[in-house]
Amino acid sequence: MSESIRTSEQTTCATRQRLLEAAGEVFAEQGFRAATIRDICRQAGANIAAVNYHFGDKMKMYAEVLKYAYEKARAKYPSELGPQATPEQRLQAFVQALVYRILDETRLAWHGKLMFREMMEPTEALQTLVEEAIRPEFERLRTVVAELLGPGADIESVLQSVWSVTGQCLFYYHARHIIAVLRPKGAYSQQDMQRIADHVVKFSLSAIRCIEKPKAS
Amino acid sequence: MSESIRTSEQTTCATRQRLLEAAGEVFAEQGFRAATIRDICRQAGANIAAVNYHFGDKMKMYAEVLKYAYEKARAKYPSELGPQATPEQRLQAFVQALVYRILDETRLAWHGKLMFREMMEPTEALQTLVEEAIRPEFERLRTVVAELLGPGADIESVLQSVWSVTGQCLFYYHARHIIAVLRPKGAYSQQDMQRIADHVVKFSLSAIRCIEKPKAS
Amino acid sequence: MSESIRTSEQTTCATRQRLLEAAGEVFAEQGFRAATIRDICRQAGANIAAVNYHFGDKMKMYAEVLKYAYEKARAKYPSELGPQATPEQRLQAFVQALVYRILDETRLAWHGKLMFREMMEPTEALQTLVEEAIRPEFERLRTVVAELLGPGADIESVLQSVWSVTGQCLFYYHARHIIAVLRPKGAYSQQDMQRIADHVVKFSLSAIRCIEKPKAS
Amino acid sequence: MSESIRTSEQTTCATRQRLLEAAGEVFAEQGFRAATIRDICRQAGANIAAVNYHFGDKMKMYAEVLKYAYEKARAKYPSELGPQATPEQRLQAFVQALVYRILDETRLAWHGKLMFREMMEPTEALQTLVEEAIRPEFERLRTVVAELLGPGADIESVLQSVWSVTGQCLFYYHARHIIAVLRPKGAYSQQDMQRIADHVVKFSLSAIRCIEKPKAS
DNA sequence: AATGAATGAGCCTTCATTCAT
DNA sequence: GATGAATGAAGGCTCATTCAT
Repeated sequence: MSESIRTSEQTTCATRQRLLEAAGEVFAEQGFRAATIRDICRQAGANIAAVNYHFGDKMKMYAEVLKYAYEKARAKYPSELGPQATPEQRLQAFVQALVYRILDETRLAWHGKLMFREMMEPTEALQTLVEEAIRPEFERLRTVVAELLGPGADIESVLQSVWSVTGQCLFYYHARHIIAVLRPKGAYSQQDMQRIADHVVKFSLSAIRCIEKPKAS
Repeated sequence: MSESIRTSEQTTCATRQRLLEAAGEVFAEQGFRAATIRDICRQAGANIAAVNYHFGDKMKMYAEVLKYAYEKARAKYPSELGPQATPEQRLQAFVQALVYRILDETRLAWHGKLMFREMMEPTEALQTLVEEAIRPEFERLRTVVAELLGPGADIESVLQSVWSVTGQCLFYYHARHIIAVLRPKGAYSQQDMQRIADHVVKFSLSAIRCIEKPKAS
Repeated sequence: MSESIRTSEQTTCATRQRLLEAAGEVFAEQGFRAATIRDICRQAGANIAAVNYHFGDKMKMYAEVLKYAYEKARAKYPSELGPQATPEQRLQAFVQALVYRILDETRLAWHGKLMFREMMEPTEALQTLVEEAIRPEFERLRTVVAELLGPGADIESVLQSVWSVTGQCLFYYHARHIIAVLRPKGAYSQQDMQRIADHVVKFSLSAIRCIEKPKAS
Repeated sequence: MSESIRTSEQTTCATRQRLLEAAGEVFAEQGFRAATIRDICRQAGANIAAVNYHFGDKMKMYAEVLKYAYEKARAKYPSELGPQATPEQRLQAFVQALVYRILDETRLAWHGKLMFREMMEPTEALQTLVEEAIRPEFERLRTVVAELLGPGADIESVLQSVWSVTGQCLFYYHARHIIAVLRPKGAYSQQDMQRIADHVVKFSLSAIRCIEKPKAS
C-alpha cells in the first residue's frame, strides 16, 4: 500500500513527465536496446503499461525522450549569442556549451549523453534528431567558421575545420574511459571544463588564423 | 564432468577458430549485448552449444575474442617512423595512419571496430587493452607534441593538444552516422582520406605553432 | 539460413509430436487466436520455448498442425476408391468419409474440426491448406458428380451440385449447436453417422438423377 | 459507487446507441474475443471507459448487442407466403429468402453475420436466439417438407431433408472463403443469386420427389 | 453522463544456458 | 570433440478493467 504513486494533487500528467526523465537516464546509461521498459517504469514509479499508454511503444517513447533531451540540453547550456557578437565570441559560446553538455556528470544531465549515444548507435530516430536538433547547430558553427576563415575559403575547407572543432569536443566524451585509464583523475570540476573549452577555442582559433593567413596573403 | 573448456593457450581447433572469427565480426558489428550466440554460431557453422563447450559462456568468449583481436591488431600497423625523423614528419605519419585505419572501411577489419566499441562501452578487459595497445601509441604522440610545443609547455598543455589531435581523427569514426546524414556522400576515396589527414596535420601544426609562440615570447 | 527448425519430413521427436497433438486439440477447440501457447505446452508437458525451438513461432506451428491434421484425417477416414468403382460407390465413399470426419467426437478426432475452423475463420495458412488438401478432394468429387450428371451437364451445373453435396455434409458441423437446441440428443453414435451419410447420398443421387433425366430426354 | 449501469429497457442515450451499433459491426466482423473495446469505442467516437459505464463489461455489452441484433433482424425479412400457396412455392420462397440474405453482402448487415457467428461459437445467449428467432423458421420449413414428402414420411426423414435444404443454403456462407480460393470470382450478382436459389430448389425438390416415390409405392 | 489516467494480468517471443548422448 | 533437445528467465506489447474527477 505504500506503493501509492500519486499522493499529492498534480494537475499536469506527472507520470508522463517522470517517465520521460527516468527513460532519459536509463537510455543514456544503457542505450535503447539494453534499457528495459520495466526498469524505466520502476524508476519512474509507474506501471509497465504506462509506456504504452503515454507513448505507444518503446521506440516512440525513445523518440520523445530524444526530443525532450534536446530541448532540455539547449535550455541548460545555451550556445547561441546575438548576431552582433564577434565570430570569436560565438565560437567560444558554441564550444563551451558543447563541452559543458558533454562533461556535466550531474545525475540530472543525461541529455547530452543520450544524444551522443544516438550518434554512435543510431536508431530510426536519428534522422529526426539530426534535422531538428543537430543541423541547426551545425549550420551555426559552419557560419562562424566561414566568417573566421574569410571569404577565400572553399566549402570543403570550412567543413573540415568544423569537424576539427567538433571532434576536439566530442573526444572528451567518446574517449572518456580511455582517458580515465591513461590519466586517472576524479570527475570533471567546473574549472576543468572551463579549461578544456578554453583550450579547444584557443587551439582552433590559432589553427584557423594560421590557415587563413597564407590564403589571404 | 568439470573441466574441458579451452583457454587461449591451447591447441587451435577448427571450430574454435571459426567461432573466434565469427564472434569477432558479430561483436564488432552489433556489440556484446545485441550480438546473439545463435547468430555467431550460424555464421561459424557451429552448433549453438559450441560456445559453451569451447568458452564456457558468452562473456568468456567475448574476453577471448578481445584478446585475439588485440594480438591480431598488434601484428598489423607498425607505422612508426625512426627517431631521426622530424616531429612534423612523425605527426604526419601518426595522423595519417590513424585516419587511414579509421576511414578505410575495407581495411578497418573487425579488430578495429571491436576495439573502438570496447572504448565506448568498456568491460573489464579495457584496462589491459589500454595498457598494452593504446598507451604506447599515446606516449609516442605525446612525445611528438611535446617536441613541437617546445620545452616551455607544461604537461597539461601537451596533453590537451594530444587530445585535440586524436579527437580530430576519431571524430570521423564516431560521428560517421551524423556526417552521413549531414553531408551524404559515398565511401571515402583514397584522395578523401589523404585530404582529411593533411587537413588534420595542417590544422594541428598551425595551432601548436601559434600556441607555442606566445609562450616562447 | 541453417534453421534448426524441423520440417514435416524430419525424424519424429517425442516432444514435437506431443506438441503437434496438443496444439491440434487446442486449436480445434479455441481457434488460432484464442489458443495460447502456454496452454498447448502445458497440455503437451513441454516448456514454453519448445514451440519456438520446434516450429519457430505460433503461426508456423499452426501451419504444421494443419498439415498434420490433413494427413491424419485422410489416413483415419480414407475417402478414395479405386477407379473401377462406380460413381455411386465413389460418392458414397466420399460422403461417408466427410460425415465421419466431421461428426466423430472422439477426443482424438480434432483433425476434421480444425480444418473446418480454418475454413470459417481463415488465417494465412488457408491458401496452402486449400491447394494441398482441399482442392484434390474437391476435384475428385467434381469428377464423380460430372460422371453422374452425364456429358450434357455444363460446368456451372456440376459445380452447384458439388456444393449441394458438400453443404449437406458440412451443415451437421456448422449448425451443430443449433441442432443441439432444436433437437436435443446425445453424441452421434456410429449408427447415427451412417444414417446421415446414407441420407445425404440418397438425397443427392435422387436429385442428380432427376435433374439429369429432363436434360437427357 | 454501485448501480448506474444501464439496461436495455432504459432511455436511449446517444453514446450508448452508437456503441451498440459499432459493437455490432465489430463483433460481427471479428468475433467476441478478437474484437477489442478500444476499437469499438474508437468507431463509436466514445471514450474507452464508456463500455464499462454503459454495460458493465465486454461480455455484458455483447449480450446486449445480440439482443439488439435479434430485435432488429426480427423486424426485417418477413418473407412468409400465405397458407394457400403450394408447398413448392413456399419452399421456393424460403430458399430464395435465405440465399439472398446470405449472399447479398450489402444486405447482410452485421445482424446476420453476428447471428451466424453466435451459431458457430455460442455463448449463453444462443438458447434464446434459437427459440425466438430460428425455431419458427425451422418449423415452417419442416411443415413444407413434410407436405412434400407426403404422410408416409417419418419424423426423422423429414428432419434429414430439412437439414439437407438448409445445409445447401448455408454452405455458401460458411464455405465462402474456400469457394473464393477454389473458384475465384467477384461478388455475387443478382443473377448468380437467383441461379443458386433455383438450383437449390430444383435439387431439393427432385430429391424429395424421388425419395418419396419408392415410399409411396 | 462521461472521461483521461492508470493498472495488472497475460500473451508471444527471444535468448543464454544446460543436459544427455 | 560435438550436437540436438530442452529449459527458464526476461522482454515488449496488448487488453479489459478501474479509479478519480
